[in-house]
Parts: sequence; C-alpha cells; structure tokens
Amino acid sequence: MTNQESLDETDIKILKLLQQNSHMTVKELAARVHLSTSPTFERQKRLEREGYIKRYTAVVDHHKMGHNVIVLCNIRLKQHTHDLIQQFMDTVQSIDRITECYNTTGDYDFQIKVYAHDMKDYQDFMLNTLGNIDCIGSLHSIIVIGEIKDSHYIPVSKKR
Amino acid sequence: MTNQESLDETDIKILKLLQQNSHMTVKELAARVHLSTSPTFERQKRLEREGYIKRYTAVVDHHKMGHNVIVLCNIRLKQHTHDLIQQFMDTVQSIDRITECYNTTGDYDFQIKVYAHDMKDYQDFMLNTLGNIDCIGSLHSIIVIGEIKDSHYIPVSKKR
DNA sequence: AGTGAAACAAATTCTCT
DNA sequence: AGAGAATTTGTTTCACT
Repeated sequence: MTNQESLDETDIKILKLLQQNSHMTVKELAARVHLSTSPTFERQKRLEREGYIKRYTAVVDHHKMGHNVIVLCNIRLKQHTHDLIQQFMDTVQSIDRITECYNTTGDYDFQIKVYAHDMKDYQDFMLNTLGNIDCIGSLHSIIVIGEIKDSHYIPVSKKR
Repeated sequence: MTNQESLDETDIKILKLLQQNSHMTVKELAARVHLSTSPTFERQKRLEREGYIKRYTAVVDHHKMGHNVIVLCNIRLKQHTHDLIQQFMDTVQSIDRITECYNTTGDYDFQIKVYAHDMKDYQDFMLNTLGNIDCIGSLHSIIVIGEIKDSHYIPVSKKR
C-alpha cells in the first residue's frame, strides 16, 4: 500500500534524518524538526509501526571486512518454468555474498550483486557456487572498477 | 586497510547482529554474545571507532514512499577525459533518486540504480535529468520486474 | 497534536579482578 | 579483557493545554 499521502513535512524530515543517522537521540531529532521529544518520539514509533521504517541497521565497511571485489552478474535461466525460477530464487536467498538480486527485463533474467575477497575468490564462487546451481543457463559478469555512490538512502521527498 | 584479522569470533557476531538490528540494546547484544554489558559496549565502540561500522541507518520501505519502479541504467560517456568523468560523478552524487553508481567493465562505463514513482516518472527523469547531463553518450535501461533480494548485509564471516 | 515533567530503562564510566 | 556497581543520559509515559 502506497500511502505516503498521510505523511507531513515533519515526517519526511524525520525519515531523512534517521536514514542519515539512526543513532540520533529523540532529543536531537526533536530539535531538528522543531518539536519537543514526545510528539517526535510518537511520530518515529508511528513510522515504524506503519512500516515506513522497516528496520535499523549498522552499515558495515566491506573493504574492512576484506571484500575488495564487487561483481554485477547477469544470469539467464535454462528454462522459465515456475519450479526452476523458485529454485533459483531460494538458492539466492541462502547465499550471503549475494546481497542483491533483481528480476530484470532485457537479455538476462536476473542481476545479482556479489561480494568477493578478490578475483580468485570470485572465480571460486563462479565455479563452485554458481556452477552448481543447475538452473543457470548463462552468465555475464560485470566487474566493478569503482564505487561512485552507495547511499542506502531511499528518496523521501513528497510526490508531486 | 584490510585488517579484519584483528577481529575475533565475538566481534564478527556483533557485526552480524547489529546489521540485522542496530536498535538492539547493549544488554541484549551482550546476552547473545555471552558477555556482560561493559566489554560488549567497548567492542561495539571499537568497531565504530576503527571504521568497521561506518554509520547506523533506518531502512525505509521504498514502496511506502511511492517509489514503485527501480531501473538499472547502464551509461556510456561521450569521451573519457578526466574532467568529463569527474563532472559525471559529481552530478550523480547530487541526484537523490540515483542511490547507487558503479564504474564498470564491459560495454558501458557506469551502472546506476534509479528509483522512480512510476514509468512516466522514470521517462521524465531520463528526458529531463539524464538528458541534460551532456557528458552522457548512450544509455541502456534495464527495468526491474521484481526484487528478489536487497539485504543491505555485508558478509562478515572470517576469510579462510 | 503539542508541551514539560516524572518515571523508567539504557548507555557509559569506573573500580576491581 | 571482562564483571558488576554507580552514574549519566536517553526513552517512554502521563497529566495538562
């Protein structure tokens, strides 16, 4: 359900600020939206309750964790039967280093984002992990040379 | 600097739990890693201080915000001069609905992820926003039919 | 819906082991 | 390094506007 119509400018501001820093105290948040703590607190809880805020997370540095390679891998399935598609999607969910997966238009069926320690590690992943998913027909790996932007920030301005 | 060698199993566990839910109290976190609050607190602060945790964020539901269309857009630049590349990257940073941008290998130079309210909105974005960035040579838009996975979760298991 | 204070819980610091 | 108590700070509720 899309009902951002029920959000006012203050709610929008709160979503903006909490995306930038969810460790901000209610007091500080209140100051930034020019309200006192209780209505600010109540608004935040409402945004959580109604699902605008799905959860809170720590943003971890992948370089620090030794993941220096990101690959955008385009995948075509062998056949497009319901069972094969479901099997592929289930497998994707279970593999930690696949952090994103989209069903796409165009020449391929899916695009996944894969984190690897280095090229050797990605090669191992392709051969041993992807290579064992037998519903996969063909692959095309696009290597990320540089991360320009990875904002984790959903735009929240009002629809016009 | 990649020194996840300095992390022990408890640190790894903390990173895992805080990615799943950064609103967990230190007390609860402590219970899950079988330590008392003070060393758990000190470990969390250390992970922040040393940059393993970059920041904390609220994960916002894009559907709730009226963004029902995601597009992976591949971009080729007209020329590959330093200035033109810099200009493109600066522009990308300034546009909120472009949430990710990667410099890539292959036929195109960049892939961006774009959020739009609907197809009409994406068309407007292509014509008016991308259309005005004159360093862009050509475009290829891949429409996302379905989101299978968007975990925002950096794999944190120990390198072997 | 908002304010301000009161009650409660969590974060942070400190001392000891 | 880690435990546990003491202190400080933030969260949550409530009575009032």
